Amino acid sequence: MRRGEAETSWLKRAECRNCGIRDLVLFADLREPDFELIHLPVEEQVLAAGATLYEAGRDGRALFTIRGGLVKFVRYFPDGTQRIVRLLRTGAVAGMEVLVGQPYEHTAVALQTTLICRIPREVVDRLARETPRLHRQLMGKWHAAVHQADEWLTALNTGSARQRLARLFLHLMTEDGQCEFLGREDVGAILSVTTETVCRAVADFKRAGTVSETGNNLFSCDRAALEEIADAV
Amino acid sequence: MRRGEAETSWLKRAECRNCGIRDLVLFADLREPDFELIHLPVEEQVLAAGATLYEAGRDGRALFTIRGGLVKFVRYFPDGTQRIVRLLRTGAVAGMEVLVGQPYEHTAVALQTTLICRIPREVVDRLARETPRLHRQLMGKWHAAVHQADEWLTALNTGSARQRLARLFLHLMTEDGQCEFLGREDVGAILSVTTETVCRAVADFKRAGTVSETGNNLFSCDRAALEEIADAV
DNA sequence: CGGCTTCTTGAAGATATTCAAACCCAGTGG
DNA sequence: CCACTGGGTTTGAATATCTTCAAGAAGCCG
Repeated sequence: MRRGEAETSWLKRAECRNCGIRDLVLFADLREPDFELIHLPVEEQVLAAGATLYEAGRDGRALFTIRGGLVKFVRYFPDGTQRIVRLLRTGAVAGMEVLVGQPYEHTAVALQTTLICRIPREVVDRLARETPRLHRQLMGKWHAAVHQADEWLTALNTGSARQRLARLFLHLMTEDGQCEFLGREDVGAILSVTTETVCRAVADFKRAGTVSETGNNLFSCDRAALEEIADAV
Repeated sequence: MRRGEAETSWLKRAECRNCGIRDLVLFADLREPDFELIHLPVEEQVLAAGATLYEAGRDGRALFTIRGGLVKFVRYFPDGTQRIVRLLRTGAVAGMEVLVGQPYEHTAVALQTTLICRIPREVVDRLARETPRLHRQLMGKWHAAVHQADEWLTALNTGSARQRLARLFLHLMTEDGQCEFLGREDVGAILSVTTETVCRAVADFKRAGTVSETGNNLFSCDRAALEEIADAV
């Protein structure tokens, strides 16, 4: 089921200077001369839903900026079950551990069609060494990772299954209450409950009108009701 | 019960050059000229068990290196319950979020008598700007924080209460199987279970001989037995 | 249309929580 | 010196919650 990088399609050498989401990415603060230091190609890549970006344990030569879509960080246990440790969205960076010489610590899998930029480790190393402007950004990304890990623990792994599920809906929801939801097994691996429990809880929410399914695993959510559940004592 | 910094005693200006655990700390890679850049005092401080190092939300002007002892990062919920998000031991750094201009994100409380060094934010900022040698270390510390958060989630918040407790014992154990354990409420806040459940599980372990209490909350642990429990399917 | 996976629901059992009460121990003050 | 007190700990019994196992429904792909 899981596959390597074979299926990924390298699109083109990215034009970082003119990046559409530059204010979100690692290179946000770079100035014109800094770009001269990028001596290896940064490449754009499209991942289909289900495609594996990289696998845990592999020696990484690159990090990745998520330009769109959704990626999960997974840890597999000896018995085959999985635990999802984080979700990455637009602007997040995957594989930062390569900057400290570590192999990838998770398996990174796209949950939706996902667009990424592949940045060779040497490029970041060199920029970090030669321009202080990358630091701020690097620190910011590290901090974001730690912060998200803490949020993950307190929001999605605390309280009853209902509460956790409500918080996950709130987490995935857009401004207008739309939510492209995940497979039940993934949700279970996020909330640390069984898929059956997820099913039942989702069904409850649907019955209560807290969420309603408008399409294939597409939900329209009642934020107030979800917050009510999430914050219940 | 929780108190401010009043009870902390500032000992002396630290001599970073001759730090006894320099290979563990942020300044590990600094060379002689780098120390000239430290223009504000780095101070040593002793925290009594139960003392608060800083509180969540406060605007931080310093980060802290743990030189010995044990510190918890805790988040309090509106209803007064707490969740422990991380434990810091010798070599770890607390309060790194101040480097990205954020207020402290947790309340940091000493669980044992703890020795720390207080490093003003400006010192780290300046060193980071002017010497690349601090970078490696900073990145290393950030990485350690992310890594520990992931471990925390997968080891201490996955599986049954027995398994989590076994893993916590393994986590706190020294080489020779000794373990200075924590209050039941803290353990509950770490494992995300009630104090009663912790009590029962500890009592089980004692009855089974998996651990035995050799003093006031001091345990001697059977590593093999604990691993057995931790790894059970 | 099969054949597959994923989702859903049910019923029984295991596990953890809740509420309550007893216990232990260290520190206090008579 | 000892009774008293207050905090954390321990135990029990009833209940709520989640898991497990099993089977049926729904969706998707060749």
